[in-house]
Amino acid sequence: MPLKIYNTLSQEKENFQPINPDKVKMYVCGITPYDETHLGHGRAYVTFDIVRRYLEFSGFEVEYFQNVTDIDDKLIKKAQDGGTTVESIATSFMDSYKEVMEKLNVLPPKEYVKATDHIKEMIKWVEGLIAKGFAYEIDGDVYFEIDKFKDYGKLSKRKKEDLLSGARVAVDERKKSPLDFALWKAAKEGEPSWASPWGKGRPGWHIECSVMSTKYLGEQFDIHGGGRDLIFPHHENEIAQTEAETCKVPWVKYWLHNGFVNINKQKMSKSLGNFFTLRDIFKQFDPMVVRLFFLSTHYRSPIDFSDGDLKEHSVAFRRLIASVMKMNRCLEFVNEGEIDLSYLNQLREEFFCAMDDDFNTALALASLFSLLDFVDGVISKKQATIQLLSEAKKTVDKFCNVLGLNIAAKPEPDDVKKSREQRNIARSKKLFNEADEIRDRFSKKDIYFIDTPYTSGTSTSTTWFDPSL
RNA sequence: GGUGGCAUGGCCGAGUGGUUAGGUAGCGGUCUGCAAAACCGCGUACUCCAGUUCAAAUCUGGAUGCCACCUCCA
Repeated sequence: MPLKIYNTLSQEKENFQPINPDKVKMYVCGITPYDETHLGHGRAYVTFDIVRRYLEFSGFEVEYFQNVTDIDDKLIKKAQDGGTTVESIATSFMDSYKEVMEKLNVLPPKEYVKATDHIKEMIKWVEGLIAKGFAYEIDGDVYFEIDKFKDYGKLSKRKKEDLLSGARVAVDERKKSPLDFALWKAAKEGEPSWASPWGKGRPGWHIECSVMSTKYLGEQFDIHGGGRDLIFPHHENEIAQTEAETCKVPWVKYWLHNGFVNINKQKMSKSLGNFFTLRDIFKQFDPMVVRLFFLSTHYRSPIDFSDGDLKEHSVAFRRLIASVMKMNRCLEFVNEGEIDLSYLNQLREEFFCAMDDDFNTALALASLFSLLDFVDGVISKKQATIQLLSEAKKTVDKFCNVLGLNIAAKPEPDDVKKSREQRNIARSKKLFNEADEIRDRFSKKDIYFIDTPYTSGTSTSTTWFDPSL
C-alpha cells in the first residue's frame, strides 16, 4: 500500500510522490523562542517527527529544516521589559526547547535556521518582489500587494472579498489593500534593526520562511508543515511571496498541518490562562507518556488535554514497558521451537497500513498493543520459543522506533539485581514473607518485580521494571 | 458574515456500506506460595430527522450542538 498524505492544498489524501524519488525535502515552521515550550509545541513537533521517522523508515532520505524566528514583536517587548537583549532571550528559550524536544524523543532537524542569520537574503528577496511589481514601499515599510497575486487564498480556501468583510484588524489606510502584508517593517525607536534600501528596519514575519526554505531546500520542495493556525495568514502569505518571486508553481507539493491541543474543548492559549508548559508536565509525567498521549489521536484532529488522560496513558505505557522487559527476560529461559508467526506478520502488516494511511498512529498503536497481548498470552501459557520472542521483540522495537517511543531497557541497578536474586532464593526456600517484603519495598520506589512461569534450575525468569525514564 | 472541521460504548479514541479497533475504567473468573500494571471472559456504541440501498453509525440532504481560522500563535 502506498503512503498517503493529506494535503491541505488539495484537501485530500494523496499518494505521496516526492519530487526526487529517493529524497524528501521537508520544512517545518519552528518556534519563536520568547517563552517556555508548551504542550502545543510538543504536539506539533512530535507530529512532524513521526512524519520524518516514517519517511525514513519507508526508505527515503529526509532533509528536514526548521526555522527559528529570533526577531519579532514579542521578543522585542520581552527584551525591553526585562532590560535584556532579544538575542539572550531567544538563545535561552531555544536551548530549553531543544532540551524538551530531546526528552520527547523528537529527532532534531538537519539544522535550526535562524531568521537573523538571513537578513541580507531577505532584503534581496524583498527587492526582487518590488522589482517584479509585487511589492511597494511606504515610509520605510514594504508591503506585498495581494491583488497582484492571482492565486491568493488557494491554501486557506478564502476569497479576498470574504477576508475583507471578516477583517477584525484596524485597517492601515496607507496600504493599497487591507490584506497587503508586511515584507519589511521600518524600525521604531530603540528596536533592533538592520540597514536596508528602505532605511533601518527588520523583516516581516513571513519572509523568513520563504527565504530560508528555498535557500536550503531549493525553489520547490516536498513538504511544508506547521500548526493549523499557520494556514492563514502565514502559509498563505508565504505562498504568495514565494511563487511571485520564483515563478515556480507549486512551491511546495504537500502542505501538512497538525491539529491543536485543547483544554476542555477550547484552544489552549495564554489569554485564557489554560496553558501548560512541557517542563511543568514532565514534573508529573514521563515524556514518553506525553508522547503516547499525542500518538493516541490522529495528528489532524484536535486533542483534548486533561490530567486524567495522561494518567490513563501512564498505565498504558507501564504496560508496554512491563511487556518488553518480560519478553527480554524470558528470552533467556525459553527453548527453540517452531511456532506459527502468521499472527505477527499480520500485525506488522496492519501497523504499516495504518501508518501509510496519513500517519494513523492511533490505529497503529492498536497493532502494538495487540502484539503485547499476544506475547503476554503466550508467555503466561508457557508456550514461548526463542524464535517467537525474538521475532516479537524485533517487531516491537521496530514499531516503537517508528513511533519514537523510547523503550530502551535501562541497565539493572546493582541493588535491584541483588534484591531480585535474594528474593528468588527466599522464594525457593519458601520464605515468602521475606520475598514479599522485598517486592513491596521496591514497588514503593516504583520498581516492580514480575514473576513469569519460566524457571531454570534455581533461577527464575522474574523480571523487574521501572516505568520512568 | 466567510472558510474549514467535529459529533462513536463510563471516559479517551480509530475505522469501515453488511464480519473484534485499541487504550483506560468497571465487573466476574484463573494461574502461579502470594502479587501483578499477567492471563481468560463480559459492553453489540456511533447527535437528531429524512433519503439512497437488499443492507448505513459508515453515502446524500436537512436540523441541532460544539470547535478552529479570518489578529500574534504549533
